[in-house]
Amino acid sequence: MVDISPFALKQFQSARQARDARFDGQFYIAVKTTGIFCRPICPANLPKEENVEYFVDKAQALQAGYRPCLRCRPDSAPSSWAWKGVETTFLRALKLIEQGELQHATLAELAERVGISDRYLRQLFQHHLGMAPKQYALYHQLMFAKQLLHSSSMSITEVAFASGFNSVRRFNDAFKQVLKLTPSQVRKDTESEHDINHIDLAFKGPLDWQHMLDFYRLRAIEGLELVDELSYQRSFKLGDCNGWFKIYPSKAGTMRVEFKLDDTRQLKALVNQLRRMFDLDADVLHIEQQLGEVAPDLVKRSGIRIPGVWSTWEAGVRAILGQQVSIKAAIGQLNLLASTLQPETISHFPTPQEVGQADLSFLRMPQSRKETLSCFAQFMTHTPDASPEQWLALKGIGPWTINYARLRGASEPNCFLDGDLVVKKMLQQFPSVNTQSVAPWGSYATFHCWSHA
DNA sequence: GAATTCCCCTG
DNA sequence: CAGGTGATATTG
Repeated sequence: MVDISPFALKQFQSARQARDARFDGQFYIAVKTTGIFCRPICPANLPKEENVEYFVDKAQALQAGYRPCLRCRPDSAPSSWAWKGVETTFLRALKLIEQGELQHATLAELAERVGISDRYLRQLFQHHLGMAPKQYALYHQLMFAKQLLHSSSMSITEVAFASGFNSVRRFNDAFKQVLKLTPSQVRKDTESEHDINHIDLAFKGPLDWQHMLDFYRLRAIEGLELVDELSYQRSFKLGDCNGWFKIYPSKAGTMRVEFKLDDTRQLKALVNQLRRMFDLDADVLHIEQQLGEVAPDLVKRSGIRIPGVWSTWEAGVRAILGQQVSIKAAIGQLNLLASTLQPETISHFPTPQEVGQADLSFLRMPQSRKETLSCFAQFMTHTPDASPEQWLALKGIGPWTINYARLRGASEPNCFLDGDLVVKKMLQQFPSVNTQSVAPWGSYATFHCWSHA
C-alpha cells in the first residue's frame, strides 16, 4: 500500500460508501478478494472495508497486480466517452440530434454511432426527457423553422426545407400541431421584411470576441475574409453550395449571423459549422476553472475560445504555408494562392482539386514545401475525410502541422501545442502546466499561453 | 419483463 | 477456485 494520509483515507472511505462522483478520478478502490480495482462511482456491490485497498493512481493498482473493472472502466482515460459513461452517451446523442442528424440518418444509425442499441437509446430518452428521440428532433426542427420565419426572407417552402423537412405538407401539419399556428400566421406577425437573412446563435458563458477577431484579422485572406471592428465575414463553399456569412454579437449571449446560401437546405450544416468554428458550445467557465486549478495566473483574460478554421483542409494548408515563417509571410502566400487560383473574385478557399491541379510555381517558398502542398492536395482530393493523424504519412507533414490542424481545423479541445515556441516560453513561467495537467483542455491552455505573449 | 453480464463473498 | 448472491446496465 502506498502511503495515504489518515485524513485522505477517511475521505476516500466515505466517498466510496457514497459513490461520490466528485472523487471520481482522484483515487481507485482495489478489492483484495477479487483482484479487481474500480472507480469510486462503480455501480457494483460495495466491498467490505477490510477487503479494500486504496490507490491514488491507476498505475499503482495495476502494479499491485489488480485488473481494471469491466463496468466502471478505471483503465480508460478520464474524459474519454467510456469514462464518462451513459450520461454522456445520451448527451452526445442529444447534441447530434440538435445538429440535425435524424434528418438524414435513422435512429438505428444514430445509436450505432454513439455505441448503443436503438432500443436502449429510446429508453435513455424516455428516462431523461420523457419523449422519444424522433419527437425531440421534430421539436428542434420546428423551433429552428420558427426562428427562420421571423428572421429571414425565405419563402415558407424554403423554410421547410431549410429546417429539415422533405415536404411542405408535412411541415405545415407538424407546425400547426405543435405551435397551434400555421407558418404563414407566424410570418405575418413579424413586423418588417428583412432584405438579408439572419439567424441568431445562442451560447453560454463569456466570449472574448475581440480576442477572436484579433486572431482572425491577423490571418485574414484578402477578398475572402473581412474582419472589421465588430464582425467577421467570409465567402465559402459548403459541398456544392456557395455562400457567404457575417457574424457579430447582438444581444448578450447571442451571435447574429447574416447569410446567403445558394441551397437553403444547407442552412443547418452552416449553423453546425459556425458553432464549431466560433466554439459556441464550449463550457468556458468550467474550462477556465479547471485551468485555474492547474495554474492560477494562466487564465489572464476570460472568454477565450478556439478560433476555428473553416475546414481541416484549409487548416492544413495554412499550417503547411506557415511552417517556419512568420504569420505575415504565410498570409502573403495564402493571398497569392487564393488570388491566383480565382483571379476575378474569390468566392471560396481553393479546394483540394483546384490546388492539386494548379501549377504552384508562382508561390514564393521552398520547392519542397510546394511539393508538400501539392501532395497534400492530391491526398485530400481522394480522401477528404481522412483524420489529420493520417496526414503524417505525407512527406513534409509533421506533428506540428497536424496538431495545428487538429486544433483549428477540427477544433479538438485537447491539443496542447507544447512544441510551439511561445508556449514553450510560457511553460517556464508556469511550471505546473504540461500536456497531462491541462488535459482535457489542452487547446484552451494553448490559447491562454498565446494570449500572454 | 426475462436473460445476460459482472462483481463480491464465502467455504 | 467454485459456487452462490445481489445489483446494474443493456439487449432482444
